[in-house]
Amino acid sequence: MGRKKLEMKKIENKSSRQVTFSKRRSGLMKKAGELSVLCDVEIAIFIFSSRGKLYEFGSGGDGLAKTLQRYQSHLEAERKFSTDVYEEEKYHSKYASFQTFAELLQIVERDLGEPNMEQLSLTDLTQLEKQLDSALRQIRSRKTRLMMDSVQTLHQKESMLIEENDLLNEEITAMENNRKQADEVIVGFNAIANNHMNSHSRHATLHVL
Amino acid sequence: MGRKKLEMKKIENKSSRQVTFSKRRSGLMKKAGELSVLCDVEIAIFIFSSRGKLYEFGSGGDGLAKTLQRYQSHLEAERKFSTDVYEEEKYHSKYASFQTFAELLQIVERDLGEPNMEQLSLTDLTQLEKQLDSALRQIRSRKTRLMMDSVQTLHQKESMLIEENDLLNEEITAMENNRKQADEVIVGFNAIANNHMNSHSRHATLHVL
DNA sequence: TGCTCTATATATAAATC
DNA sequence: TGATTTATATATAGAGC
Repeated sequence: MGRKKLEMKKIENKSSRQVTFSKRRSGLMKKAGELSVLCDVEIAIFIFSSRGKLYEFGSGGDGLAKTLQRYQSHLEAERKFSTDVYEEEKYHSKYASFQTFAELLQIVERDLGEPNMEQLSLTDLTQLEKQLDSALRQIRSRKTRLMMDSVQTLHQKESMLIEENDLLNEEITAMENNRKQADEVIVGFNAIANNHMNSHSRHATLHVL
Repeated sequence: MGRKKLEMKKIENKSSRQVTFSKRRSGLMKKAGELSVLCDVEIAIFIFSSRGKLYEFGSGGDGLAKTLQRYQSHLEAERKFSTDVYEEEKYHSKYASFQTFAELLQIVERDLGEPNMEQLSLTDLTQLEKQLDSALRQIRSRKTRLMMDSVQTLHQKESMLIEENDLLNEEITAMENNRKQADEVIVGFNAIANNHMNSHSRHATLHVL
């Protein structure tokens, strides 16, 4: 959908392939977001570029965000979580905001695209390295928390379902008991009735049982 | 894009939400397929419906397929205790290969604690860097896989519970219907019996109802 | 990359079967 | 659910900055 109809094969021109990747990737994410909102479903998307870079998308709505907060407050108390998660949490507060990270990605991608990294000084590179590391920590931390959160949400769902299930089972048991009592009453009733009815109505009784 | 512009919020009408889900889901998958072909990237999509059903999409080389296979065999082999992340973490630490990593951490911590890193040669440092990077990759990969496993397992559980729930509900409905029929029969029976019984047995009948 | 613009190609909402 | 149809809404290719 554009000026020209594209053949469904790898775009050879590196530049326009990159442009298309960028456009369509965001388009796909947008679509995913819409689908998750409109239909109330959870969606996860992982895109690995040929260079191995990972782009991901995750949804769950603000339900996840709220659960995330609850989870975070519990996190302190429940330190039984794996060490690396805990470690990542410590780093999380230390490092810069995501704006910095966005800028970093921009810079790095441009620099990696054109091999002019030689122009950077050792100090520049060290700085870049630190920033990248920080960015990675942030991403990992956020990803981990999102996934942990998803797990937590699912556990809660599970609990609720099991509870509901138990209630239903109890209800059934209760109904069965009632039914038994009713049946017994009917049997008893029938016995009494048999003693007092003529053959005509006994015929109806047999039909009932 | 359609006869009407949709508001970006959950579609309330269950039926049309389902239709939209179906259409947009396939649309999303198609887009993903196109993106993966045009730009030569690997894409994985997981969609969890509110009822817990999983729709997935995978593309690209056999990278994802392999990951999935690994996941499958992993599930088969370790179904026993792979119920959730926390328990799997225990298992996690049992892996012998991570001892290397533990040692590495120790070394690094010691070296970072006391700034005597100068004593290490550039070659040493490069080697150390490589090992750390490799260890990190292993951990991250395994962690991600474990969490994905956990999520998947939980979603499966959820599906099963919902199914069971539905069955129980049906059962209850059926029992209620039976009960109604039985009551009707009793009422009818009572009417008949009333016409043929003496006052003594009618007393018993009233007790029943 | 990131935007903008414009012409077109696609996706899809609603209705119907 | 799935297929079709039709009217519209969106996405995006290509070009330029």
